[in-house]
Amino acid sequence: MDYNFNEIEPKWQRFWRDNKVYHVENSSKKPHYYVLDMFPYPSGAGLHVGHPLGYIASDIYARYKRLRGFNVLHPMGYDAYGLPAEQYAIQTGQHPAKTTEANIARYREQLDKIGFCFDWDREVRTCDPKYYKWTQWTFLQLFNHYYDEAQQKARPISELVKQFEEGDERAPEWNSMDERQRQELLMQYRLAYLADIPVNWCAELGTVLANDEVVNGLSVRGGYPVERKLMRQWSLRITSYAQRLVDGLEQVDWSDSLKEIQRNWIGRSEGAAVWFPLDVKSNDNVLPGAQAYMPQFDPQPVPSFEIFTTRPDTIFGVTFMVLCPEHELIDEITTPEQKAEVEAYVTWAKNRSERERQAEVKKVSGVFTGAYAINPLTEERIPIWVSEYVLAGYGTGAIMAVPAHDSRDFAFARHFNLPIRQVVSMEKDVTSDPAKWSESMDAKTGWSVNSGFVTGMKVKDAMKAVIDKIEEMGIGHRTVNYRLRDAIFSRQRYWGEPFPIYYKDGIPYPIPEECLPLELPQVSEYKPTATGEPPLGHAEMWAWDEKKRQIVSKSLIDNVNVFPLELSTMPGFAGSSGYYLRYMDPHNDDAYFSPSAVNYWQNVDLYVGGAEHGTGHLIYARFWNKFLFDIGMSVKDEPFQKLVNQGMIQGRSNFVYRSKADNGLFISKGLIKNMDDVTPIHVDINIVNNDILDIDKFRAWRPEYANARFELEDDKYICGWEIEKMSKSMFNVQNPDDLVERYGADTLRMYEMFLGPVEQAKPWDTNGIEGVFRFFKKFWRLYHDEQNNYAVVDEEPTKAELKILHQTIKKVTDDIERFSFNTSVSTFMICVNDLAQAKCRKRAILEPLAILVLPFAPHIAEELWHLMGNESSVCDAQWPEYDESHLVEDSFKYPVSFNGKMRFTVDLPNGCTQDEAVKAIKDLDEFKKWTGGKEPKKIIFVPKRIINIVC
RNA sequence: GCGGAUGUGGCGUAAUUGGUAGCCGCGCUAGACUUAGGAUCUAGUUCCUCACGGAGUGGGGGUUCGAGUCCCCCCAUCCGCACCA
Repeated sequence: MDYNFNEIEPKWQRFWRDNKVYHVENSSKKPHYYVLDMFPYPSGAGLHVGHPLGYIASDIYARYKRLRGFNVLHPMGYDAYGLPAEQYAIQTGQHPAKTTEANIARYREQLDKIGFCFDWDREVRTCDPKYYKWTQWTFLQLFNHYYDEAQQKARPISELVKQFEEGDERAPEWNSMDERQRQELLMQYRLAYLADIPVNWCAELGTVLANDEVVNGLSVRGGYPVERKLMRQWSLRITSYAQRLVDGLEQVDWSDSLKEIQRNWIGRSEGAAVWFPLDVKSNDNVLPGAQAYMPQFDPQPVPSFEIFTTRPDTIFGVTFMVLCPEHELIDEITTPEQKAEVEAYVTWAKNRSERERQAEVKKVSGVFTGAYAINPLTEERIPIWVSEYVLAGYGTGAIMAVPAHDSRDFAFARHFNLPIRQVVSMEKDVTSDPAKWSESMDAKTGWSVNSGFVTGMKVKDAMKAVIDKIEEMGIGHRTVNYRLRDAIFSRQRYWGEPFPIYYKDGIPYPIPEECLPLELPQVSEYKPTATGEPPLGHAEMWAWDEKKRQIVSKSLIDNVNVFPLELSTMPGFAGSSGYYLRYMDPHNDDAYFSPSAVNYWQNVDLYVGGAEHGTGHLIYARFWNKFLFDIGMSVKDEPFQKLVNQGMIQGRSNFVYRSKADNGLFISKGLIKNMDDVTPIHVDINIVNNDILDIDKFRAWRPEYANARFELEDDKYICGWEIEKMSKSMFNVQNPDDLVERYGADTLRMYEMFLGPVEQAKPWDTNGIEGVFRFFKKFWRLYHDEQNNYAVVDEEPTKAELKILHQTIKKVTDDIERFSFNTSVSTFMICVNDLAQAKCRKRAILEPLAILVLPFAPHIAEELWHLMGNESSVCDAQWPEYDESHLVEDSFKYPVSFNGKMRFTVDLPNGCTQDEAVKAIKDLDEFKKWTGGKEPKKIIFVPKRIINIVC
């Protein structure tokens, strides 16, 4: 073989490693550039071809930037804590650290084979105590800070304490509080805080499950019952940053769809909070002694409740109110006559799982409390209902229902025969009878009608007018609501970061910073304890000696000097939220990262990864970074300047078709008359080539197919195919190692890019890889003669050859800049085809070309670079400059179209005017043919573009 | 239901500003070289038509000298969110 990738690739991988070619310093005269891949979890299954897609794209960009003279940071590491390793530990007793170590080794081996330019000296692992020391440290900072709403930034909790001591109105009794009261109050401000949060508790598994781990009220694993239960959990007050998380999206260079996903997730909605007074007269048996409510609406003396609405302008159309089943007011206001019915409903609704409530969206349910509220603007009595369509966790858990202009209110009103009153019309002053409507009018446009002082106003103006009015009346205010929830930060798991927290009398206290890291203890079992404690409950050495400042045996707990430590661990996103900052200074034992490192690198310039992190990781990491920014650690408010989402790689499954009539017979795809006569069976894609089944391998694949018989077409068995998720069970998983072995890493890299735009989801299909491999063989032959001897010569290149080169430089440069790697691969193919045609072996052409190819195919580039006599790595070469003078032509081949349809082309000199062009083509036979000899109506001449004749 | 994205040959795709639709590759067809081909090279390959020519970028309409590209309506597929007031 002439192009011997098997020899070339390991050789240069060794060279790069031995010469530390990819080592990066934290200082340089060069401009800096930070390229980052999303943190991989090292799963036991290893890499499949979908994983490296993004790594290859970012590797190309990183190498390109380096060639353009940048000092490029391109690190890699492992998000090493996670459930699969723990699950495996529970099953086998093997320590998750061991499993993780083995998986990382396998990942590393696979990554190395593909020839990435990672600086492995900077590798981090979230499960390494030297790393998670800083995860714990950040947690303590969160614990010790609160969010100052006025300044819109985090500030030390000690400053808040000082304000309280000086008689802040938020805590007038501070100075007379005891320690417990003070800590409980502070807990309401800390950015990392403990709170009772409803979770999916599975008693059988002794653990809390995520929503997607619960189906129909049962755990996915094991099928055990799951209940909603309040549990004391650590949470991060990410909601304080909601506004900044929305605003920050304006500054970053991400796709619109990803920004939209984040905006939806944060779910900002503007509206008004309004206090509705209860009609206490009608409820005086429930609320004895209540005072008159009119005309003064001060919410304090008059019993009232708060609602949130995004449509304050429709307040004149309120015909009922709805409380969520969890609302605390229900017990107080329900009339004796309604009591039984309401209690039954509330019990029923509370016991319904999230699933059920979601599945039956269309069903309307609810119950009247018997109580009334007063519309503060119209002074009407409005019935108060309870329904599960109002959610406890959003707004205030209570709404004013405007059935004419909200589809859910509308459905509810129709179901319970409640009045519907139109207060907005599409056309000014044109109303219709809502009784005849089939649906509500939800649009936020139009004019207010039947609405007192706002009648005749546009919706937008009416909103403002109503809010102004209620503010003036002192019964409400303009406000903003977010869908975003605080992030639950406790996990009842073993394989995660321990919290540096111990408990004195049930009050959490931080371990001193100097004592970090608090290392994960050994446990006898990875399961929860018999009493339902998290796995750390099994740890013997798991108590804190406050005096000695060290971990001691649990048996020494006396709650005087020795206290119990927190038993939960942190979730996966703890370690992966700030890892990009740690890469800047990964071995620093005195700080998360040094100011000089972060001042040099600033933030990530390019972040590449899957869109599946759109709501999880990317929100948490932005929050984490903003907090670190507030406390003066990170220097940019946003962590990831530009972000490219790689598309998912789907699997392409192959099928054989077994006859239903004859169990041993397999019918080739094209011969099947009726699909009902056959059973499609997944077949391993590794024994199929271009959809043709390797019959011998198929017989050997499974014992039951040893004697399989086939109905062939053209002596071949043609398989069917389908695009599905890449998964083991569908036998469509493509492992990069197999391809590297067969075609080499350069071909794999180039082929993954050739598949299509990086951002687009696409099926994996090896049918085209041969073409890319052929390209490399052709490319190799440019530098070698027929006997495979190096044959580059030092002759002057021709004009034509220079044109080919500079066209390629221009196109490839542009393509890389806009992440259009698939088109650069085509460009290389065209270039090599053209140069082969021209039999060009000239150094002046081939040397720059090797540099151009380097980002895509580093091994062959390095080999050719050295063959051409260079000593240092091609990675340190300079990107060729595009020279336009080589592309200038004397003439342009004009397409000539008639009525927009292209008919022929004509070569005209540069600078040709319309008159000259017309003169030149008028006498051509082709011209006469298409005009039919008649005078054209109009001629459009666009220089260097087109000539269009209208006739 | 709401939001986002995508629809181009048998397949993956290209066409960067409204200006020659189908580049490049796979596959396929024919040929050359060869003991052989899963090697290499040459030619062809959107569809209909012997051809002249016609049609053609999910469908329908529009703007324009000219539309894959811009505007309106519809359809399909994928992704995200979803009783969010």
